[in-house]
Amino acid sequence: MNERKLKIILAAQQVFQDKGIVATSVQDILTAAGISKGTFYNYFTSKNECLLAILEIANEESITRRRKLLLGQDRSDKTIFALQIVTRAHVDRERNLLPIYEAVFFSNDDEMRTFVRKQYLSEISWLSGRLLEVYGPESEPYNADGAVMLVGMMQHIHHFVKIGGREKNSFNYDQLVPFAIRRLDDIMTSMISSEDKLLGKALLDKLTYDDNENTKELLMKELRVMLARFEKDKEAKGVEYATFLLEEIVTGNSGPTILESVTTSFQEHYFSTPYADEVSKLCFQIKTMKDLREKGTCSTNK
Amino acid sequence: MNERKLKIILAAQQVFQDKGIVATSVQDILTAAGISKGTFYNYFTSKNECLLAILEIANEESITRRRKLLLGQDRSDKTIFALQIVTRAHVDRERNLLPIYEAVFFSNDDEMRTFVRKQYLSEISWLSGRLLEVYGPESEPYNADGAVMLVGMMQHIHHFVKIGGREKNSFNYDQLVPFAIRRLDDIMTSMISSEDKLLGKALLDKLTYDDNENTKELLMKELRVMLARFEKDKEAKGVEYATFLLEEIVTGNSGPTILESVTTSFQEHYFSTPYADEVSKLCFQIKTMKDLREKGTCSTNK
DNA sequence: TACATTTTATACTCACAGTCCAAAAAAATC
DNA sequence: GATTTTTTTGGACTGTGAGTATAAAATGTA
Repeated sequence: MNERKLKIILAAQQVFQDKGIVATSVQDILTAAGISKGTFYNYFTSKNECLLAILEIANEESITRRRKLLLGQDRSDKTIFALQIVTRAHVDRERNLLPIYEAVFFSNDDEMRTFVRKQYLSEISWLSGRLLEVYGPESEPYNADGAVMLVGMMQHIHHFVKIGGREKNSFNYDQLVPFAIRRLDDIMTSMISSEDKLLGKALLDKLTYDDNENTKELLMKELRVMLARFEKDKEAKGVEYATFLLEEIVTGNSGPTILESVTTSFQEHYFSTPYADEVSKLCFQIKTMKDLREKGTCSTNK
Repeated sequence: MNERKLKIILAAQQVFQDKGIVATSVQDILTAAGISKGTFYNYFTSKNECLLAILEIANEESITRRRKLLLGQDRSDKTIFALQIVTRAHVDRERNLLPIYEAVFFSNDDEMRTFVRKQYLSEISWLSGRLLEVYGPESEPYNADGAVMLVGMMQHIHHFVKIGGREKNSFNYDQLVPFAIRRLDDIMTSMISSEDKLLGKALLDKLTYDDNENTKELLMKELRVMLARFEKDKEAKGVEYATFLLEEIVTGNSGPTILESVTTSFQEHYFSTPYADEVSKLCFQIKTMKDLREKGTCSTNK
């Protein structure tokens, strides 16, 4: 990430936190970051895009943290599941993301709304996949319902407490999340035993499938652009990495371990070069996609 | 309600539905309503106030419908409870209120946010009171949790389906609500039997108490103003009604049946007079407050 | 040093909320 | 039906903030 861009983002984050999203004008950001208007519009095409950048960074952060939590652990362990959820909550809290999500969601800009919609979907999709691992295969038809309701319960408890407005900054996710998961437990067992579902599996599957195909295409396009650039710049290693990953996306041959190691060294090799930004973004996307595919295999294996 | 004002509100509602809240300029409303800027700002001090008016009307509507559903019925009947919830959903749907709530909630205006906050609170409070009636006294410590989670589950299922975006207008609350209530069942029984609560009773009680005291004061102030006006205009009946109601609010002597009958005939007597608007608004507020007090007595009786 | 890129500062356009006001229209009053 | 009062009209005007345009200055690069 470009140093200056990061500086702007950080400053913006701060001002948003202090003044609220809507009340913050671009001018405020400029002043806070100590830059001029021209520079700002050099990096972002609009105020909204700046918001988006904040969300994107944070999203990568929490997904990465979550992934790490699971490395080498029992995937059906409920404690870890809880931890993973708390993780996102913590990132959101640290960076005060909720208002930003809201602002973006209710902005009138299509691109922005699509972005949030996508993130929501991928969150539900991820949760649903994890529920399958935690509650086992017989939970499959009820996972979408469970995931959506879990998010709903947590969000509204949070909202209610926020409205109540005591202890401004000290609300405790470490209590909220386990409580919500115990409620999820109640719900899941009941749904499974009474075979009572509302959303079922179909809608979520369709949505994630569509979304996945979509991002896959985009990703391949970006990879090819990157590859061309490496070739032009005579970056032999870069060419090698990019070709391998491109191939890998199409065929899906190698396992997650290989992919993990390749992407990691790819990122390391280009760390703090002009390529670093794009490389790490690409690697992140590839890993995320892989996560989803893993979930896919898991669900069809059983 | 003033005819012209109503015309504006209706037109605004239509335009908001067509273009979205944020994208709608005051000019659009003017054009749609066929009025001039001056007139608009004669009735509303801002665009937001116009939004507020829409919400207020709809809120009265759904609360009134709900109240009617319960008249002479068994208050512990879950089917009626479900119907009451569906009712609000239907009103929201008919008038496309969700985006309006959102817009108001995320507007940067304090008055607006307070309004939505109040409505949210009163919804939770009402739900919580009803849960007490439906699940009996031993559910009391868990009702706030239950109410909040119920709203959360419903809202997010709805949101998810909307995002999925199939069958644009035909999503079925008559299925969603019972499903959510069955989940609530799972949660409530589990919380009660394992004595597992998060929010407990205290926070909600405090909030509603504060809110109630607040509205009570306001209400009495308004009633006194009304009384003065009746006296000035030599409206003997009006004076009588207002005095009685004022007295009633302070002492709380008479039961709900008396109050119901008095308010009803008060409203009827002043129907389609210049007083109609204010009278019906006052009566509505009094009834709503009474509802809450009923809940209070019920909970302390046991 | 010479050239390219980035940054700055400032002025400008545009859209929209909200104000103001004098003239016209409508309603109420006598 | 004439007069007064209230409401409505329409347009001009203010203010704010997003985003554009650009020439000059700063910074980097070879």
